[in-house]
Amino acid sequence: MPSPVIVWFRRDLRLADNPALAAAVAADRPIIPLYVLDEVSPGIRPLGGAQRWWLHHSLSALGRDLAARGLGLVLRRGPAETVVADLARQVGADSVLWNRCYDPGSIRRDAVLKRVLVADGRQPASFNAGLLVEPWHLQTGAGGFYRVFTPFWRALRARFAPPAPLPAPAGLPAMSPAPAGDALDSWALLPTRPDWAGGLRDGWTPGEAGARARLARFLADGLAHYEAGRDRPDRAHGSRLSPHLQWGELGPRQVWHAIAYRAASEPALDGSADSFLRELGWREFSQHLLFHVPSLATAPLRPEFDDFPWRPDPVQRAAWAAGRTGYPIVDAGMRELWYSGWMHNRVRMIAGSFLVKDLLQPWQTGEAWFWDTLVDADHATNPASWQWVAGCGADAAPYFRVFNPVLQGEKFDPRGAYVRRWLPELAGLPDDCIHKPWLAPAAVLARAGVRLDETYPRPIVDHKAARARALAAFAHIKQKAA
DNA sequence: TGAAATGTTGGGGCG
DNA sequence: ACGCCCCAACATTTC
Repeated sequence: MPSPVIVWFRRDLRLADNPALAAAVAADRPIIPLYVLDEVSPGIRPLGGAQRWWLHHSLSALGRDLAARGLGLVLRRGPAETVVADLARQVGADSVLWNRCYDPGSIRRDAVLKRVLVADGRQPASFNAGLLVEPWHLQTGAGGFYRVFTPFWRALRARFAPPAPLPAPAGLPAMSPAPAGDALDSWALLPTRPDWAGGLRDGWTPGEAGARARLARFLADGLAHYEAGRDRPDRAHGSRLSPHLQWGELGPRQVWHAIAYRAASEPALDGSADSFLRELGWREFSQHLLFHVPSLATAPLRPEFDDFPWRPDPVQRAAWAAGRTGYPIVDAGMRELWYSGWMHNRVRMIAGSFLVKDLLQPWQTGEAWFWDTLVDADHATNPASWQWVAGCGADAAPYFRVFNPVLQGEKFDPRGAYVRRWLPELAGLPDDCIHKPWLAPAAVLARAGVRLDETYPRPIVDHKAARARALAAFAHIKQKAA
């Protein structure tokens, strides 16, 4: 029997447009598909709870898709640089193929593995499945990397000719007998005692088929309203593709092509297609940023923020995380996150601004909570976005830009439909006070069955005073920088 | 991918 | 009729 090829799946859990898999098929040798649960290699960030749930179901789906083509997905656990090399020795694989990741932990580990494989006389090769353009292919005129989004996006669009996505391979040659692996259930990725995943099951279908269905639905119903409706959490015009992209159940090139193809057939969609692709661009921008700035997840990009007078307070943090701040739009978002593993993008900005500016909690605190609870938690996007909100990132919102949670609620959820959905205890309030229940007349509160401090908290900080405090804190570091 | 404070303008009420 | 003032509406600046 010819030497088999190992295809090491990581954050590319799909068969279509998967260059590593396509290269294995082209080699015309038996294929061993592998996934390694690596929680121990140095620099590898352990998965959050919501991601573990997603990973279980996505691997389960990938396993079924492979089985339908005659392949058994091999599951192993441990430090990938030894687990993969050991398997290659065990089965005598000459070639090991994977698609690249861009977080510093993966880069370091994959480089170690590559050296080990080469020393063993094997041929490792890696591919791009996860980005439109890889970081080293996009530089400024001066040879550096882009720190501002708009020129980044302009350059990418000008230079990027999207290659046509690769089709899913029809047949895959198997190795017999297949190497042994773990049972997925033995990894205990799913929550038990308590099982908090009910909302995740209601809202999501992990796996390549689920991702394609989500994309198809967005193209049919969402895209046309995207430009006008994307900032409205009370409407459902978002794509909800982020977790599928994070796990690579769908690649950005596939999304790009689908959007462009759809827009080409209907010129009225141009504006929406552009603004959606721009969001794909922010994802790309964050990935590039992480590649160039490995400390992105832990250290502020603007060094003056090292001295920012944060006021870490577990009680305030807990009130925020539980959706008990007393500001309905913030609390609705935090409850949506806890229940469904996701939050509308506009509300992420409002809730993030509130934690960082109104409560003066370090942005890393919020980043960690989102990492644990978001199904789309991403090594690059999550910290880059928190740095954006906190004002310490590249091309960030200036620190003095403080969201007013009442005005934002009234502007983007004008009828309060989003708040009522996630905060049923406020559902009886009329529209004109749904975003500021503490200002409602006693009779209105009574009629709605709201008892402040009992059924719903009063604001844990006064926004006007909190804004002034945040600006004073900012003045403190600005003085130091000067 | 803000909000609040401050400045300016013009219509209309009023003495 | 005229000028004064108030203030809403809009623009600009500042945080």
